[in-house]
Amino acid sequence: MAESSAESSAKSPRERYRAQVRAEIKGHAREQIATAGASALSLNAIAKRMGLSGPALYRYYANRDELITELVTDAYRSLADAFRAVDPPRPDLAALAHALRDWALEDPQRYLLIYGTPVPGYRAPDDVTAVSDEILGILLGACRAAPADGTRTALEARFEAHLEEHLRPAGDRTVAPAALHRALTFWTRLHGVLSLELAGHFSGMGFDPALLFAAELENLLGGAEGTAA
Amino acid sequence: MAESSAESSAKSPRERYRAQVRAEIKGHAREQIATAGASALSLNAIAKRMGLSGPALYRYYANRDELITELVTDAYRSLADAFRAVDPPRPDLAALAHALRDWALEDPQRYLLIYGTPVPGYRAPDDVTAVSDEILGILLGACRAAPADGTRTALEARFEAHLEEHLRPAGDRTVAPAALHRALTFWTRLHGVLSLELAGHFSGMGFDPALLFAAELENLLGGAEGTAA
DNA sequence: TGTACATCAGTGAACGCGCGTTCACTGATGTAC
DNA sequence: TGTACATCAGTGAACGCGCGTTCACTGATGTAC
Repeated sequence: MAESSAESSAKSPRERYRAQVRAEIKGHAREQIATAGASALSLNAIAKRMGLSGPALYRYYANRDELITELVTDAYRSLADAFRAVDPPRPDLAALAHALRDWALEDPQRYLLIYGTPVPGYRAPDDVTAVSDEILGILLGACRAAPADGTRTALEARFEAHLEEHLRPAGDRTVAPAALHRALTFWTRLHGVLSLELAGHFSGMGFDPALLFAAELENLLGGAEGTAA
Repeated sequence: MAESSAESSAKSPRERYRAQVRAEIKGHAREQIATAGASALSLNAIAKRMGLSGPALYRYYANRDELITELVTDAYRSLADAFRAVDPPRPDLAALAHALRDWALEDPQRYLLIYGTPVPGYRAPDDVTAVSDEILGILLGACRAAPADGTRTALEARFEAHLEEHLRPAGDRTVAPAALHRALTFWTRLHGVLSLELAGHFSGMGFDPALLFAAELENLLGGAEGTAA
């Protein structure tokens, strides 16, 4: 068949060019998503903006879904990078929370692409689970030293018992149910504020969402650290 | 011009029929939204399913946006009804929370239509603010007797001070900042769990979202009622 | 350094599709005398 | 009760549009001898 020069790690000029154009396509795709949402992503529209013909993009992406997939995995990777850049090597939850908020506000549609309403007709590939596991891992790392036993309600304790029973066996390391519970709470509470803010549900109410976010964060931290121990 | 027989409150057979068909259209629209999301709503597809030609629907809805608008306001009204049906005349937050969850799970896309990522290219009309204000009103009613002063963190107190300053002047009644804060927290925390659950972000993690929801709810209630007073 | 060949980016035409929406028209239903 | 007329639901054809995607082709770029 063809000669196997593709496995070389050095980039030929053509490979360099390909990567460049792929990046440019993604850039326009991000721009388009930021304007009209993910479901409005159109290969033809991107091509037109780049001064190319529609079919030209098929040199770089097999189809629309492959482009969206790359945007999704890029978004996950970008959030993982943002988390990894926090306060190494020992991030605390507050720093992660602000990194999350900054990252979300930097490009709301990118946040919604991952955590918002699923794009109709699109199914995320398995690649993302690795990156999303890494994000959860960083979060769990920051939840290590957080027992918070004193103020736990009955149902919270019950949920942690439930977690202990039903922990997915796929995880390499063992996860303390209390830590996972804390990570989940961190996630759901901050997402609650962020997603409603990004969707514009607070506009017209006249308050600053940043303050609500900060208050929720402090409650989250204080509720587990400040009371007991 | 035309004779003004339209202002009569009694329904003629034709008016009855019109209302019936409009309802049927909405029914198919809901079905379609439940399957493929709001951005996939198509008048032609609805007409086809009803055994009608595409243009026939224009007898009942001026255009696509008017249909979506009615679905949105219907959804708000439906949630308001669900809230109003709770434990009259004195609902508590726990009952409202479970009503919210039941209502959301009954038709996830209806929930996401209101509280999810905004439909691209669609702007909600002003009609909804009245209903959404009513929902907030019921919530505030259940937050009346909830000072929760003992466990308030510094930033939470600061946020309530901020609320006091920036309360929108549109409200008829005066709202206690602590109550509004509590209503907002109720909203964001439960939405955080619900929206991630509905988007499928918990699937594969192996736990039961209902238990996380219940735990969050109890924490929310216990944090304000159980400690002080 | 120069020629022969392979690779590959990009084009233009074309496919079938479904969309929202308009328009002139038919035929049934209701209303007025 | 019967006839004349107005109302209005629904049709079929047509509009222009943009979409994803395929295909055969051109022309430039890189590679091998």
